[in-house]
Amino acid sequence: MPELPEVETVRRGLAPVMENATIQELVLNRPNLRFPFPENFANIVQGQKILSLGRRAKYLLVDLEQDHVIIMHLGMSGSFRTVDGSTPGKFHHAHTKIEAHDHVVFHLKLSDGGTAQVIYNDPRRFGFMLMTSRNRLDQHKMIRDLGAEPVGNALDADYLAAGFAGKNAPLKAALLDQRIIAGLGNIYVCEALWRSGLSPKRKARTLVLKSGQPTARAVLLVENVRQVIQEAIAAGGSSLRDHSQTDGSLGYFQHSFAVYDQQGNPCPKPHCDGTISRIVQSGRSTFYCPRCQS
DNA sequence: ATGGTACCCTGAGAGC
DNA sequence: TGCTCTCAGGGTACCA
Repeated sequence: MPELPEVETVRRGLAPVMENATIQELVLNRPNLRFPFPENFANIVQGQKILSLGRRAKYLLVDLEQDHVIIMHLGMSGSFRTVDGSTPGKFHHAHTKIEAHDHVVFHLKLSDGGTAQVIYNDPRRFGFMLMTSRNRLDQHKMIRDLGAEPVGNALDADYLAAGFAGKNAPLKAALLDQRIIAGLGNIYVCEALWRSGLSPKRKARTLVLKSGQPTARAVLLVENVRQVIQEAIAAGGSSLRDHSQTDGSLGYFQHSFAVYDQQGNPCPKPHCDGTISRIVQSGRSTFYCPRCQS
């Protein structure tokens, strides 16, 4: 389900359950997702306390007390749900109902004495779980090349100009490149470009002056990337195809889509009489208004 | 190095 | 009903 706002929403849903809980048992219902699970995965994490649940780009980071970090990615169809176990003082046997594509179950002992299960479900299995040590996290293959967080101090127009300089790739592809800005995906790239009035087909280098300075368009694009991500996080992300958050509730940013999945609809920009169209770039759908995006 | 394509996998929905 | 086709919020391997 996940671009950055959806992953951040998952993190916020899971954190109150997972943080300070102890992993009593880790159940793996198959040997791999996209990649094989780490060697001795269950043995290593069982008995460890979770210090915090973090996020970098679209990755969830489970910080364990013995310096291990579990690196989790949801791919296209990964989701988590939590199931309450016994509450303190009660002897209630939690009957966890395992459903199709439930690949990983964290059995947790909570800080308040209760129990809970956190279940990872992923029909397409493009997601993965890897592990490293805390002091090597920044050097990890999946983390080391990630660019700036869209909502963070490192991202500004100068940074974007440096990343886009000389790039012949279209803006759509450049914004999806996780080495420049990390965490954007197909939805929010389309939305940010529409908000900026920029064509997804425009070459990335056209937002950079010969001097290397950002153009006014670059300044605008950075601002819109920041805003659309902030708004989406505030809305609890986008819920497509009935995907729900960890507590079963739905994010609602999908109701704010101006262009994503809106082909054939009128452009919502005031005084624009264009029609949203769908094209394919890098093998993926791009939605934009050919009238007001150039 | 850079940019484009094929591919990993399952399920939902459209059209016949 | 059931078949076939396309498409899906991601990233990587491989090609020119």
